[in-house]
Amino acid sequence: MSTELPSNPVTSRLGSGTRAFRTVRQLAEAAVEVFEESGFHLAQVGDIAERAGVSRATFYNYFASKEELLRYLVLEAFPALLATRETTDETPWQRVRSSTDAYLRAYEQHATLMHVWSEAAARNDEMAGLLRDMRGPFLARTERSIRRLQEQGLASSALDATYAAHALTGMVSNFAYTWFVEGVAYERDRAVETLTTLWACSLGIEKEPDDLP
Amino acid sequence: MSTELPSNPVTSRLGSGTRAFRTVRQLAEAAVEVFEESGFHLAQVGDIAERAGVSRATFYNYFASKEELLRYLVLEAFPALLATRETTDETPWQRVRSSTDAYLRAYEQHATLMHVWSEAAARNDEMAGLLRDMRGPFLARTERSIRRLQEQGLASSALDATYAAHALTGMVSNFAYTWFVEGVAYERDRAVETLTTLWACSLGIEKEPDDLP
Amino acid sequence: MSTELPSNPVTSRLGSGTRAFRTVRQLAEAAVEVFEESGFHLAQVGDIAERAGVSRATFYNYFASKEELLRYLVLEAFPALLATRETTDETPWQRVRSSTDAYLRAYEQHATLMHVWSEAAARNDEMAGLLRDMRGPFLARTERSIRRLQEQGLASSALDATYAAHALTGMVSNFAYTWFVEGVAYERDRAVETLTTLWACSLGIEKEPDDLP
Amino acid sequence: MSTELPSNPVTSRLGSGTRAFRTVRQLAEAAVEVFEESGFHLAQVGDIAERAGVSRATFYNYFASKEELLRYLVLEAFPALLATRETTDETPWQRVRSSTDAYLRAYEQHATLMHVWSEAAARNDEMAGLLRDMRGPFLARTERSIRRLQEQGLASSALDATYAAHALTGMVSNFAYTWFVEGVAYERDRAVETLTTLWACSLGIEKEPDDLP
DNA sequence: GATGAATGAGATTTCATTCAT
DNA sequence: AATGAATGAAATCTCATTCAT
Repeated sequence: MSTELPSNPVTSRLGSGTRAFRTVRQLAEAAVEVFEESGFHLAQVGDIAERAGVSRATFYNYFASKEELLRYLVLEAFPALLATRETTDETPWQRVRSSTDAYLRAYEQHATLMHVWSEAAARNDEMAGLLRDMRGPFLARTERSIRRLQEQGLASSALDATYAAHALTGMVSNFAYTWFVEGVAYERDRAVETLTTLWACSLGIEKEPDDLP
Repeated sequence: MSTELPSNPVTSRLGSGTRAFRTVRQLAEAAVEVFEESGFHLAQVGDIAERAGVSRATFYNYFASKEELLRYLVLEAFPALLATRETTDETPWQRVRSSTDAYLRAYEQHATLMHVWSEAAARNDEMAGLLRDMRGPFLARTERSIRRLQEQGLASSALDATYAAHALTGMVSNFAYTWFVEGVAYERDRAVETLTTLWACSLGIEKEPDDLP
Repeated sequence: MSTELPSNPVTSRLGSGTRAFRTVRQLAEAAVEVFEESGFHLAQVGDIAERAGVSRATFYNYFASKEELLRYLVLEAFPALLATRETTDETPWQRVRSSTDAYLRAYEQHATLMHVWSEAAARNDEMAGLLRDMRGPFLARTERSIRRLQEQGLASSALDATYAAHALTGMVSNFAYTWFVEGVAYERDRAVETLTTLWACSLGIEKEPDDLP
Repeated sequence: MSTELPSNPVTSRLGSGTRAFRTVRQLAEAAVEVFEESGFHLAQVGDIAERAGVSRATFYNYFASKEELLRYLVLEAFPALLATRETTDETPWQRVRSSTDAYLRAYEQHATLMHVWSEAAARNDEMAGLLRDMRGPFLARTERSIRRLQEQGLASSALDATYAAHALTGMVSNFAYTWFVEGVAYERDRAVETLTTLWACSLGIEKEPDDLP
């Protein structure tokens, strides 16, 4: 999995006070709105440009295509999606809870983008690659964490760490999808507690007194 | 959740020996192939017709649109996807394993359709509704099963049964998606065992001697 | 102008009790209905066949095309449209009135056909020719009648008989069109009286006591 | 009858020197030619675009459909068709003659449009409405004029002014149709004199010395 | 830097017509 | 005599993209 992310092709060249910069921002924001309403394949360049208050031709001054615009949005959101604060003074249970919570919040923040991204990834190798690039660190971290727990005797050693990491991250991301994209109404606290409990118990992590609730 | 599914608009009118019936079958099979290669939005009626060995016009003799064809495929696959054999002489753990296995096999059988279906559902209310109709029984069954285990003291009563049912079915279906649609290579046995273990342990179900491996 | 009308290509070959004869009748009647609703150009062979209760393919067993069907209808109606009863014991004024009345009644009887016919004639030479063939006798008769009145000193000799015949027959047919095709509501008596008066007075025919009203 | 005509949707937005304006003009002119050759229903957008020297897509930049283009042409021609110069120092006979002449000239100028218009009106309510809107003023004016003559004792009071107005305007427009659309060859002077004489005499208007032809 | 205008290349859909049964 | 089935050949309309200003 590549850790070298291509730097953003557009904004990196642009001073933040320029007119061009503003135009790009408008297009990016318009795109998120249009993608939310129509999805990636059905979104039209014309709609995005119109919503941004510029002409279609202007769109092409900045992005070679709809795909390129999505690429821009994805690369822009990448750091925020990957960000994690590692706190060392947490119990295993707390660590599961805080990373679940962080993931759900990041997903919520970028729900539309996540949706469109996975839509595009289904038929576009580069987008699929970027998605892998993003999932990768999560999976790797989860897998490492499972192995550590197994070594410490805190998690059942019968589990295949790799498969379990895939399954559990999938559980959370799938839950986030139905919640933030499909719009099923969940309560945050209950959602976080349920996912945390399932995750932790499935690995055999025991709840300590401090973990309440 | 509705259990009355509309009967299929095409085949129900057609004797199975007629030429028309054969044409519909060819179109349906061709559609699955084309959908697999191009996805729903990018698939073209022309490609489907060509692959089926008929003219575009013939397509429209049977289906009013691409959407209608998908609807046909979905309704046709519905019974197979919903089918379950309830065996009563299983331990809880075995029951988790066999339903996981059955789900994965059904998903594999209809992987392309599941993919296209979810793609279309993202922007089509009827398809989304059908997807809910299909998920519904699974969710309800899972929820009931969790409650029963809780009542019997076999599963942790701290869990919210509804949320847990969503999370766990999502875990399995998401795993199936990456496996059969995204094409990540998993070994069947290991996948089934891992998912079963995670599911069972997360609920606090204990493995009995018979449940090996 | 040709007086030899081609004999009808279909019914002439058909015994009136046969199934084929009935099918042709159904198609002809259905066609009039469909033409009335959609006009000639927008009427579809499929609609006509469906309304007749037969398949599209059956249509082509009897008519080579939509045009041919219209030709059939026109030729069938021809005799009725041309029919006139010449009564010799009428005053000139009465003769104008009775031919006006007869024309209006014939037009009403065949309003849809007249409409479709003129629609088709605008872009089809054969139909245009048939329309001329039908108008011809009227024009000729009118022209002769004007000349006779002029010779007898009953009509102004300043008028060009040919032009006047065209104008006056056009007046009546145009009135019939707005009445029976466009659906403007007229009272029959008033319509006949007005048209008769205009026609007669324009030629200088004087009303005699018997002509009341 | 509405006198508020919707202002033209296209040209009103366009400066007369712009390229777009020129394109619209080319399309409008091409349309008249194509309509003349093929009629409205058979005319194809592709032919119009080709004749105008632009692509089909360009057509749709300006008109949403063939119907909309016709609407444009009709609204554009409206003022010219309604224009009348009222001269007060004419005898009744002269007034009939000059308005007949004016009508025929306007019809000739826009013969193709009149033809297509009536073709479309037969199956399109908006076009039919516009046609009524255009006929309305003529009919009203004619009717008023007949009543005035009746009050002055110059025209037979036995006539129904409304019916007579319909019949006489129909006579002239029908004559114009056969002349300019069907292509029957008439001499202008003789046509105008005949129509004028018929119209005037039918109402009982007497020719004065000045009226010689 | 922005955009008005134009368009190539299709996509969907329609329908008159034919063919084999 | 009738028709189920298939289709060729368009017709309409769309949209991403380019060009010239």
